[in-house]
Amino acid sequence: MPKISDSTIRRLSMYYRSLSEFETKGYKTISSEHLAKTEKLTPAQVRKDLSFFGSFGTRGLGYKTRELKERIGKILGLDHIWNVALIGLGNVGSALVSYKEFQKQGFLIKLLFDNDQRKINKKHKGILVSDVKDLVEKLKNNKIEIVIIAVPTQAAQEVADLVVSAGVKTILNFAPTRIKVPQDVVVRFVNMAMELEHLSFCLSNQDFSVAT
Amino acid sequence: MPKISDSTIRRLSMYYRSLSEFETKGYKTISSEHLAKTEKLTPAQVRKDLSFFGSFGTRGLGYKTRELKERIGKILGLDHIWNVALIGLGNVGSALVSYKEFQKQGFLIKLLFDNDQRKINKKHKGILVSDVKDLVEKLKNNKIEIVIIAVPTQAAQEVADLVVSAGVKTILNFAPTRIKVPQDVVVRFVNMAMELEHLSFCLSNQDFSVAT
DNA sequence: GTTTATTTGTGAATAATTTCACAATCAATC
DNA sequence: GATTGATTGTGAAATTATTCACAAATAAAC
Repeated sequence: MPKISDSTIRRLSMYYRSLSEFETKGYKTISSEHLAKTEKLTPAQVRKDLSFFGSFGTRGLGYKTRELKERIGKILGLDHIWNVALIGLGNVGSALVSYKEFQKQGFLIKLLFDNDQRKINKKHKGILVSDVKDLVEKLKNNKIEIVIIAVPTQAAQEVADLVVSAGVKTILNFAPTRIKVPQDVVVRFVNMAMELEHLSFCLSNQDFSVAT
Repeated sequence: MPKISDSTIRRLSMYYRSLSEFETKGYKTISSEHLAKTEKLTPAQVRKDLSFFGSFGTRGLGYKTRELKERIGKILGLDHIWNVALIGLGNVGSALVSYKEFQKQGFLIKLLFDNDQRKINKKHKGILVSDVKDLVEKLKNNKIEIVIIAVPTQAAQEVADLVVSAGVKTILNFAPTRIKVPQDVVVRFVNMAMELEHLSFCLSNQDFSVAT
């Protein structure tokens, strides 16, 4: 059981996306070189990433597009539906509810939570909004596996504690602050300002050659 | 002129955020150890990251919170206003317009573009929406330095080409596809589905010990 | 002002990741 | 069915990133 790095997982997602494209374009097979080129990687990188999980290719031929896509899909857990809850219906939260890519990949937003009485008990894009007071109970009852936190900074830790106490093991955090969770809970942190800061760094430091 | 890695730039953003918090909490000075702990890093990592840009600390004491924050702010280019344009007023685009963190860090969204006649020439959160037909001209006239692309997949490359032709060197891409740009243009790619895929990978592969 | 406590800054050591290079294997051709 | 050409899978090598460890420097205590 080797350690799989974040970078490898990220690249698997990219391969999955590329393979979907190649599939719709009608490519029956694909080589590591071709796959690498579309993602600006080396063929060796592609093969090494895949090698952690098995050997899926045919020497002399490459990979069967459809098969590899499905294998990677399975590795990423995209072969079934995940029950997702979203907390916080501000700008970001609202956008995420209708984010097409989520549904497409099997992430089903089943529950919405907010603490604003004007939003509670009304439907938002077809989903009833619950009071964050009932969070723990409803997360448990609905067998929620992934929670998206999109609340303001000050509320983030409090909400995270509740989510953890409901037994949820994976959190996607959009609040611009680091949340503390037990060892066995995985948190992914998305901060869009950070991405802009990266760009402004590049604009401000063109004397440094930024590694890409 | 060393190469600064993506990870280092990302961590600088995190330090900046932590330092802002420490400043409001009234901490006058801060040690690399303290800073490291809040970000789950090692003190050596913090010091090494900073060392690429100079030596900002005082031995025996640590760093002056306010000063270090400002130094990192300067490194990240947060010491002045950046002119930003946003293309695509769908779910994601709309959310980004009102994303508080952007304004806070000095990213000023000056122009909005869409190709939907119902949105064009109307105001959206106080900003007039322009036709994407006038993109190149307006990007140039308004000295736009950073462009956020939040259009559907199919339109992304076309829009990116226009942005590049207007001389813009940095792009934040929310379209779930890789866009091709010349060597001297920096693109950051944000894909929220990818983050969920990371989580579903973790849920599906608990036998692999995922590196964190 | 001397001593003691800390904490930085950094070269060296270690660990992790990526790339290389090539034997092994298979498809396609003749 | 042998030969050729292509491409995988993978140890070894190279590169990159992180951590260690300690001298140098400073603040604080006495």
